[in-house]
Amino acid sequence: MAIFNDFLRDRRRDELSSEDLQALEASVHAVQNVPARHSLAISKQPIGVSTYLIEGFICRYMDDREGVRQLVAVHVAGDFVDLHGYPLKRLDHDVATLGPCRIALVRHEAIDQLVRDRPNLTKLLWFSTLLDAAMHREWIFRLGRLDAVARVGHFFCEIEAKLRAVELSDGRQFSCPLTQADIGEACGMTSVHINRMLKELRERGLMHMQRGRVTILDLPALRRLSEFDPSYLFIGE
Amino acid sequence: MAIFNDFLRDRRRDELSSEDLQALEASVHAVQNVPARHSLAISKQPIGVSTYLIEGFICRYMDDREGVRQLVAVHVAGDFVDLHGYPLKRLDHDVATLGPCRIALVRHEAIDQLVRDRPNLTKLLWFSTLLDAAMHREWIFRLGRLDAVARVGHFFCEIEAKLRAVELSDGRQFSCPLTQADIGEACGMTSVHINRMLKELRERGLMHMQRGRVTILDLPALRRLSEFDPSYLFIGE
DNA sequence: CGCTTGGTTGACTACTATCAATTTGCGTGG
DNA sequence: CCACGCAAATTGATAGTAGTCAACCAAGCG
Repeated sequence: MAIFNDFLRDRRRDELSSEDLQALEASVHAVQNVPARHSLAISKQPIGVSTYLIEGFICRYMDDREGVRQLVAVHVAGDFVDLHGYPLKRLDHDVATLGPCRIALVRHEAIDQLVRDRPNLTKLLWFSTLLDAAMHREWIFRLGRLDAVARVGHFFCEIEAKLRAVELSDGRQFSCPLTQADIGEACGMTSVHINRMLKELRERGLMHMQRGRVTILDLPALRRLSEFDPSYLFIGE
Repeated sequence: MAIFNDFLRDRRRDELSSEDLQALEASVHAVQNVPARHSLAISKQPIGVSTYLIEGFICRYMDDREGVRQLVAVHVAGDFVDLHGYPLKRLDHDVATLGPCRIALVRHEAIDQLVRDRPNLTKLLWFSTLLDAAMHREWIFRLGRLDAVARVGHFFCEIEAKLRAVELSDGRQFSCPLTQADIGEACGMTSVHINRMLKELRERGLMHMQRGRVTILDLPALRRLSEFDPSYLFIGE
């Protein structure tokens, strides 16, 4: 099947035995395609399935009083998007696709069985939810300590590193269906200001973005500007 | 021993069997007192023990280039502060006490055994690390979408709710050793502006803070102002 | 080829940081 | 008990950054 081909790729994947992996594959109960801008889960509702992202981009977000979104995570291929919903039993945020996606659904009863029978796989599933937590922390840092240019730069450094781990970026180019409004929702800024910061990054020769395609011109400089250190992603360990 | 008396209190604690709890207690290898402003763990270093907070306040934080802190979490009694270090094997942030603390240390080999033998306890330990992730998300929301007054208010709403779950707040008063500089490091603001926002909250009759003691004057109004909804803390479920 | 969505720019406003000076509270030692 | 010293809190003046509002442009689609 190879649905989980990208799961934890470059992150402790070797700790997964082939039996563990097979058991994981066997626990999938459906694979489906979902169009862009489509809601996958609503906050506070009890859930009984978790979503693994095979291909595409998914975001998790919360709305403020006026309905303005704050993204709390952006997921790419290989991410177990809402596995945390398994121990939590309900979500504290909404989930939606950004671009068109291909997803696999896993029922929580199936995970129960994995937890009962496979301590090693369990620990890795746990690990993967904690990777998300580590990214959350980095987002807190980004919002709390970086100025506007660095925030945008940092955001793209993260996306780039995540995509590279699953070979969807070569360190120079990758596709990314986010609009400037989406980026604003991720970075706690208005789309107008995102536009200006992208202009600045372009003029500084660091990166540019057009029609869903991001080009990184100077990754080391971009990372320096953004105080980005990828170690929190646990890639290559 | 009753070290874990406050662990997950009011949060699925009932799902813990007494044998599970005993096994957890038995896994503690030391209990110690730590003074205020004391470092407990350094970012990136491999760790083999996790810290459970019996009493006091602990923070987790990251430094920016200039060494300015950004807090990513504040922990109170009953929190398993860095249990996520067990699956991760190293931390992506520093840990330090805020006030004087009493902590219990648990070796990761001991947790290995729990994971092997006790799927139900494992799931609850996993759950507790995901509570932290849910709080991280709320911090992202706070930093990304709230203005200065609401950020401070939201911060105290969270602390109050967490303390109440372990009966350290009665909904009106609690002690809290954070300085205005600490609060600034949590809310992504300067201590000067924190001072002004506290003044505003005081003048609006919502809350005030002096000498490590917080008084909430109008919790519903404070929560409204701060767009605070405690459901992400999973208290009383 | 007009419509709609997303991107771009300018002018102006509002919020928060910065810098600097005081004040307050409290522990220490005379 | 009081004087000193330090850390934390408070306040004012000013600067800088990001938001708001509004208009316009560009690209993709039916």
